[in-house]
Amino acid sequence: MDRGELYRIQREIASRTILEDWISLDQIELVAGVDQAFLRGGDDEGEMIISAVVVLEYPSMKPLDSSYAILSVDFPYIPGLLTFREAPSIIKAFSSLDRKPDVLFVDGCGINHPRFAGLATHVGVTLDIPTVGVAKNILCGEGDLPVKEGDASIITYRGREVGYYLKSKKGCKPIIVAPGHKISPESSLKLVKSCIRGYKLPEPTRIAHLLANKIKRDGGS
DNA sequence: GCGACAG
DNA sequence: ATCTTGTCGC
Repeated sequence: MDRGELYRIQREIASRTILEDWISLDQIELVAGVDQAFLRGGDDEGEMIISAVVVLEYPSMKPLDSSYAILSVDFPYIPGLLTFREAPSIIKAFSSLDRKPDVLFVDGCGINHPRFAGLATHVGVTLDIPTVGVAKNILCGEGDLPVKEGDASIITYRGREVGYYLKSKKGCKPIIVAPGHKISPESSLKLVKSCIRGYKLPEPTRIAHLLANKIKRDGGS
């Protein structure tokens, strides 16, 4: 598959994206987060990708379930094409969950993407579930940087409002929040803000990150 | 052409 | 993302 074919797939995903709330915030009971870690490949084996998913009770943020998947990496990291590298393991890990969440937080872009189809959007459309993208760095788009903790500012790209910068914690660089699928930009921001518990990253993402690294330390298993 | 560039 | 100890700042 050449670059053009992959772009075509992303535009197809973007055309199927729904930016409306599939569930009102006050009806949410379970939220989940997924994050990746990598295992260095041996001399003859390629690297492996670990996707760890954690389901939390909302809004208590109490962990209720988790799962993970490990696959061999078959695609390089290319800005804008991250989905072809990480989506497979995320989908596999999510599918093996016992309890399905109302919304899934994915590390990376949502519609704040060159072709409006970041990892969170791609995963959301593929699994047909609400997703939110939470990134630590911006890929594209522009917006003012919020200065006060709790403040957020809109990020625009090609004339469209694609997400927000959120000053989630004082002393920390703002994180980027964007809708992935089946959720509005406003609700994405409100939901992420309501999942912050004293750290830079919202609990679903933070806990998933910890789990992914734990699995990695234990050599994957 | 040059620089930027999720994880 | 990953390789890595100490260290500066709130």
